[in-house]
Amino acid sequence: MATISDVIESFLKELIRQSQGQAVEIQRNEIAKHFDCAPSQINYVLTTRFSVQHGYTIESQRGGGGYIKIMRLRPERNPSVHQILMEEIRDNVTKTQAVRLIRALQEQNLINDREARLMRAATSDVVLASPLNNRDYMRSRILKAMLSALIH
Amino acid sequence: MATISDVIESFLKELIRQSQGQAVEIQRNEIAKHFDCAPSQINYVLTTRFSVQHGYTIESQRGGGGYIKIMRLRPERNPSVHQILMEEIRDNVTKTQAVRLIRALQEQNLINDREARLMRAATSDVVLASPLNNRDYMRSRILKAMLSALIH
DNA sequence: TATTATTAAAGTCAAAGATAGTCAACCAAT
DNA sequence: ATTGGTTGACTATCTTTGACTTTAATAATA
Repeated sequence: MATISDVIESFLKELIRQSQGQAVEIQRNEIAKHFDCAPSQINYVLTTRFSVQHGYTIESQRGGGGYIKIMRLRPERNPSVHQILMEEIRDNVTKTQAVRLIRALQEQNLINDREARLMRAATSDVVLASPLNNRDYMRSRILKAMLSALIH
Repeated sequence: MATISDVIESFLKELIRQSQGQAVEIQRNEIAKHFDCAPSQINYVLTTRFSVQHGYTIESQRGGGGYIKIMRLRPERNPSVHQILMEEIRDNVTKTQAVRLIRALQEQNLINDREARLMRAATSDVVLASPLNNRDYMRSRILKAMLSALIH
């Protein structure tokens, strides 16, 4: 039996298909109203059926003019990167593993030097060793680290 | 979803572009009337989208004959913009602020499209909203996000 | 002329409005 | 008993509005 989540999933995929494929932007409350369900149900559908593992990424914004944008990954844009993304990166990657992976990406010419710097910066221990669990604080440190990487 | 603030932002940027580039002078009340919004809305747009870290400076005068002058900074003539950017990034940067900053960097040709994607990915809410305070876990999510950014 | 009042701007800040996110409790079907 | 789905209370974030303040130019007055 199709649950409401299944129905919403199909609906969203149909939307993406109709929009020639790669992305669609929705209002969470509208969709929820349309299917007469709780708004948070949309989040459930997104996390269980539109994750990176499923081949999608999500982008959203709160507040007035808020939205949720669902984008399909395009493996054909870079099959090697896609394969690495899907098969090689587990849920726990140590700093050493990250450094090796980034170097490998570079050696296969999948990323250039600047991009490698950005990645090392964003995943460095310095950045991630946060005493507070504060998103904005971490984000600013990540941004600073990435800009530093491009300047020095 | 384009908010009225977004529309005003585009309008002002278009004005600057048309004026061959570097500066434009407006009347706050006129713009507000034109877009049928509160005058203070203009200030909101200016502070959220035309600050120094976005590559602009503002100059204004109150009273009779008052005005607001928006000037574009020129990074190529002023290398210390890098310095300004580093100093302007506070310890708390929201996602929206990060997105706008990254776009400004791009508009000033300090980073290219791929680099902007990497930065947005590494600083996205999805990545940083970690319930666990686990470095390796976060790092893998950041890496995945960055790779996704290169293929979507 | 010097001073004061009036008018015409722009600035500030906090409250209200509009979205989306999180999380834990509850429910249903294996 | 476990897994997956549903709901709603609470939270976070961004935008819009308006009352009040500040400043500058001009007009009126001493």
